[in-house]
Amino acid sequence: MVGFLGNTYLKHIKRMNKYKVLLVDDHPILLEGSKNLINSSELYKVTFTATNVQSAMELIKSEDFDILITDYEMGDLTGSELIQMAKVAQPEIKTIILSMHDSPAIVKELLKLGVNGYVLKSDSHESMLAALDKVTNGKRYLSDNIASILIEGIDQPPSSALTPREEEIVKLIVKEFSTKQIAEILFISQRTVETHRKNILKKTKSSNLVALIKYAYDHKLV
Amino acid sequence: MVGFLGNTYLKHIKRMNKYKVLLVDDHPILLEGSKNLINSSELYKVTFTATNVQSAMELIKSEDFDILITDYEMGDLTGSELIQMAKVAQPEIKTIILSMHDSPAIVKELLKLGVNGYVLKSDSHESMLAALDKVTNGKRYLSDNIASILIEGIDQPPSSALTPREEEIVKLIVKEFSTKQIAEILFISQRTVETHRKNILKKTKSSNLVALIKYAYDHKLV
DNA sequence: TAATTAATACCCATTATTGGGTATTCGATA
DNA sequence: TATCGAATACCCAATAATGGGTATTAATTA
Repeated sequence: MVGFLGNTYLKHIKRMNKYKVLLVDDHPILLEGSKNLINSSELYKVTFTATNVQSAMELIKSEDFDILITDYEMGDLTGSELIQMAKVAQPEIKTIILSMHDSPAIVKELLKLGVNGYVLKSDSHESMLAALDKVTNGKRYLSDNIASILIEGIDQPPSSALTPREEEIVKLIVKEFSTKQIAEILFISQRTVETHRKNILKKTKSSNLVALIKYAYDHKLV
Repeated sequence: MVGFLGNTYLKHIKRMNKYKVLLVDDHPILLEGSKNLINSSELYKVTFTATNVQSAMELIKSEDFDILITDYEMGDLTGSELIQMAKVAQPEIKTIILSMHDSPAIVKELLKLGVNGYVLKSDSHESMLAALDKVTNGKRYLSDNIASILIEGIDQPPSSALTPREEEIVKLIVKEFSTKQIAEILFISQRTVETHRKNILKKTKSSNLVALIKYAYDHKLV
């Protein structure tokens, strides 16, 4: 075992021989399953779990972790917010996204944020363990599937991303609010909302509302 | 231990003390996790797993199982097809759906099909074990969340189903065709399409296009 | 500091959607 | 045969959405 994982061995002993993992997923059954999976390894131990972002944040404030593994889609708050918060609270923490089926946009967002590993739930469980080994070793891990998602995304012009305000409006559209209602909700003029809609349709290459809704579904803005 | 699970004890011994479970999910990581979860119980053992419907069907043809646990959404074929096939090949098999977030329509479809248990991935893992105990005991198990999904579905009058023509039009709407285009495609007047749209909105209780698209997604008309 | 971007708001006009009706024809069912 | 559901088609009118612009302000970035 001498020298495994490079220079992390000594650190390891100090940490009672197991890296402490915080596991976050809003599906308890899956959470329990992944926990067993990780705990059956030699090097990693899930010391805490959470089924929502809020309680995960509480844990990060009060407990020490080496690794944070989190789902992306979790109700109001996403894994994105959680990771940002975690990096502030514990700068040394390594982060791994364990997600379902993500769009190029989301993958890019998270990589830009500096996640250390990215694994899909449709990957093999060896991927998960490989990711853990890589990130504790200071490297980055992307599963093959994620790599291909990124390749998918390169052909589209970079200017296709919606601004925060535009995303906000898309979300309200999907919630079945009309232009007039959205204007009231956001305390802005109806004309402004119309302008936003026009820009959104152009950016997302949608020819009408229906196409936009489908875009929203595909890009997890629902 | 005498008499546990009613009269299934003797049967149990014959089966080498563990119920044989086939576990099907197209997400390997989740599959591995659930497998560990079930195998850590006293009574159940996952003897085979599959990550797609086709190979699950192969297994059902060649191996004996007491229980089939399957996801619903799995690429081309759904858990629905798998369950129908399993009931034919092994009439005594008990079936449990382990699914993500299902609409009343899907839940109803599966219950009509005669699934023995229904658990959501967002349920606790105790739900899964409770479901296993119930179904091996000849009873039916629905998690609380499923029960409430069903209750959601009952308030709508039974006459809410769309006619074939209406469904056809919904599908064209979702394909981003306008009223005018739909009229051309179906060789009918634009007024007729408008009438259909009105009736569709009324029947589906949709206040606008967006709501209708969401209805279509939920009811698999996409 | 200059240039760019995001958010705001308006002008023009056209097309699409929605909501309230009524009515006819055809085929199936009671 | 009488009734009903489904598909067809129209009336009228109001509201919503789309497509083409331009423009101002604040903030950020080069």
